[in-house]
Amino acid sequence: MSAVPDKPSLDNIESGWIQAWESEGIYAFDRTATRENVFAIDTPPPTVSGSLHMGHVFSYTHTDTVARFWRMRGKSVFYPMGWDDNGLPTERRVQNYFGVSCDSSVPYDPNLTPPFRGDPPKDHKPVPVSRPNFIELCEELTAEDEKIFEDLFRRLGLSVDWSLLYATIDERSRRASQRAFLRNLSRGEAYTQEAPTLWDVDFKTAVAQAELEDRERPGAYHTLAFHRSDGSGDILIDTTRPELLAACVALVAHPDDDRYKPLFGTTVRTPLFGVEVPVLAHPLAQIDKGTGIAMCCTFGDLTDVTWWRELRLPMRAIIGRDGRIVADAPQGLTDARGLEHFSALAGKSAKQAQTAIAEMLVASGEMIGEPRAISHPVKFYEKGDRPLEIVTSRQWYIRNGGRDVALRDELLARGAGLAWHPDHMRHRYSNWVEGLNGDWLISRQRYFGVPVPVWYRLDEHGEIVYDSPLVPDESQLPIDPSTDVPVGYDASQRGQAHGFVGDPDVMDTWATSSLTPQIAGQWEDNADLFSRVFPFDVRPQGHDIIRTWLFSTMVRAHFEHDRAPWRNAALSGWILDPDRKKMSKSKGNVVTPIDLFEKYGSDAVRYWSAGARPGIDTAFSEDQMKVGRKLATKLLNVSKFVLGFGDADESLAPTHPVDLAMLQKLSVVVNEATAAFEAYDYARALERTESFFWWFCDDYVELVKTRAYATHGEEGALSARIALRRALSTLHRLFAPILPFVTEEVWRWWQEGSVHRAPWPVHADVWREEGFTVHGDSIIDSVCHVLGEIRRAKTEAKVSQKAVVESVVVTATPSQIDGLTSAWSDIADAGSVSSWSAAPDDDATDITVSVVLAPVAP
RNA sequence: GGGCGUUUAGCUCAGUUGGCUAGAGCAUCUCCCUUACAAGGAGAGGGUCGGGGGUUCGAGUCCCUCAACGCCCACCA
Repeated sequence: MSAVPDKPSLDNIESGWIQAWESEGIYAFDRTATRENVFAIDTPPPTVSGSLHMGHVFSYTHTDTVARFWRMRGKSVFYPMGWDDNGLPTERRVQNYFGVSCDSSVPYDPNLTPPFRGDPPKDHKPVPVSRPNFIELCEELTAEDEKIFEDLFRRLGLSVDWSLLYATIDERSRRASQRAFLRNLSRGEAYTQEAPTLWDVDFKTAVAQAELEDRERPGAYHTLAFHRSDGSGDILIDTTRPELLAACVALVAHPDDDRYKPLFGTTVRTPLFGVEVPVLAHPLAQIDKGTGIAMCCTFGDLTDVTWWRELRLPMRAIIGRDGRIVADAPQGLTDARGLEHFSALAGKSAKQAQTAIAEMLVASGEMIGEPRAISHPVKFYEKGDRPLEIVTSRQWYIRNGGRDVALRDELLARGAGLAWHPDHMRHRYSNWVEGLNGDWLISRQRYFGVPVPVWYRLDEHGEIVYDSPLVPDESQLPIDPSTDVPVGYDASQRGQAHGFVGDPDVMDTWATSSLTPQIAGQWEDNADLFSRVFPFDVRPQGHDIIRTWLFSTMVRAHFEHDRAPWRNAALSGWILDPDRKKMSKSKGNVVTPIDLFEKYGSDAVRYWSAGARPGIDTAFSEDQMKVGRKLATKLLNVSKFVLGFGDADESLAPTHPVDLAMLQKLSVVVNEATAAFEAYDYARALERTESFFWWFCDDYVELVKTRAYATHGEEGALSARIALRRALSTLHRLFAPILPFVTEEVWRWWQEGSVHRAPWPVHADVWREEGFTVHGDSIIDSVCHVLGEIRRAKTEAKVSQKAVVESVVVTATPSQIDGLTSAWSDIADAGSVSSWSAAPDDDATDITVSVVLAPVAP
């Protein structure tokens, strides 16, 4: 406890309290707490490969307010932090930061010095480094980034228990990730399969359905002439991807399309290449699209994959994993002229090949008319820059209901059983699950990730035997199959006939982050801890990753624990650009969180965040931060003022009706704020509290301050002081989850310990039914109404509020008059009123006030 | 094409089982240096609650319908 300062200030109050909270262990999780006394949060691990932006500040504040509420309610709050440093974003950042690229063929250099540390020149060509060197650089850079994130989160005032920190690439995460995978494998929930897969040609990795996005791109319809094998003429098809012509394996039309019915079962020859392909029927073909008959290639899009599979077509892949036309002509292409055409395309990118083949088609007369420009949606990897191709590769999958109705229904039921905040977000989940069209592809052909923990036997020819992978024992985890050796083999057998080889892939970042409850709760590593936190109370996250993070976490917990991993899902909205309508002002000035913390204080930034209702997108607003700053300042000043009246025992009963009425009003606010927080509606809790607070400062304090100075005797003064201090204590605690710094500052002026460990206020402590009958619940409203009329009279007369009022006449019902009489002394003090009279009127509907101002001295 | 959300003052938004004359903050305007706070205080103006229809004694609130905007998903020859 410290004294009330003469000049309270918000300047730089953060650092002192950050240190005090750490040294006092205010936010430490109590590991002895039983599950029912724990509030466990499955914190989103931010990707640390970028900068911390206002979106982080916004959503993490929301969670923090709820965490603080439950802590004050007496729960042991399990509030961990994690860093999502695993995966592609980190790789990309390391490449750009150090000016290197990963090349598995380069030997490890223990003394490697990267060519740059930050901002290599644009024309710099990346220097190839070994995979171990690359991973070291990833670890080095993420460690730096994580320090910055931690400092910012502390500055924001997150009540995280930093001893619970994890990173998605650390040993604990790798162990959990591999353990969960191996259990999925042993139960048949994970499997490997060679199949056509969406492929990013720049990152050279497979991507999953959940990581796709459509982008509108210009394209062009090319009309090509296919030649009927019986020589009876041509069939015209429209395609946006003529460069795939050599990969054509069939023409497909709708079975009911009368135009093409006679052709089903016949064959045609492709333009330029002269390959004979069948004309087939399939319901996915759209009669009204293009010419109604499509060229099916291996593979132009996912419809091609369906046709290829269901119509049992041959494979004629021509796009390589680098996105270029392969060197060798596909099977079936034997025509000499066709081979010539093909070799002219080999090695070109898809885009280059399109230009080249269009010229060839024009030259051969097999393109009808000019290409017609269109704009159409094209599938991209969400982090990628070029359209996805489809290539055939061997990948690992985890079942997710995309190919299994029973499992899908189970997962839908899991989602339906969650409490969603806001509730309508549940539709995003069910919408996604119902629309799944395949299992979850988890393997990635990358470097900085958790390795797929299996090896494969090699047969007598040194060929990989995929159907019975060699797996490690769980006690060995985590492993790296590229350096570790399976039981029963020695290192010399790696890559040898009858030996083994490690799976070269890593798992998708979601395959690890889908296990954040298990990682943070330390699952098999610390079963006691896990039993105290799992299933978690809440998963806070953005609504944009319901289909990825939320759903995948549900899948893993469903398989592993046969239950949902949490009870609640709290979805936060997005920050919108405030200038999105004013383009001219949006240039320059990128606002960073740290600047705002310094300009307005952390509490003010939190105030802006907490003003947004759960799940609602919100415009960035410095104006709101100014309001938050004002609120914090007011809290300092009013606290100083109230405490300046001197001590009073808050457990005593106030006696004055105005004081009792105020406390009764506050007790309602306590109930409302409590209910709001219980429903994850921090914004409503803040709004109720704030609204009361300003009324408390502007009206109640003004009414009673003269009396509190003991100008009318000790009894009235004592009642006011008790009420003021009881209200102040309550307000400090109601604001504590939203404004942790200023409330701690003022709390410690007069209380022991941290406000953040103080008990959350309850109705019964504020309003104790102290044996006094209030003159109806409107007494305080009547009093404020009269005070307001007096103030208005002064404003309209353009005189100071301290101007003396000669007389006031109030017309009201007798019962209202009774109430006003009991409080008149306070009104007179606050309004500088000399005398008043009452005009009782049984029929009065309103309180009318006539004010006569004292003549102003000239 | 399917799903979800939003639409209330110039701006950002409250308005929780239908109920006094629809609220707050910001912005605007007026006044006040009153000793907790001028980085403050006291007031004022400003709204056909997106349009239309319906239920009801009574609708911002419930139902139907239309529209605009936004998001998610699907389609992608």
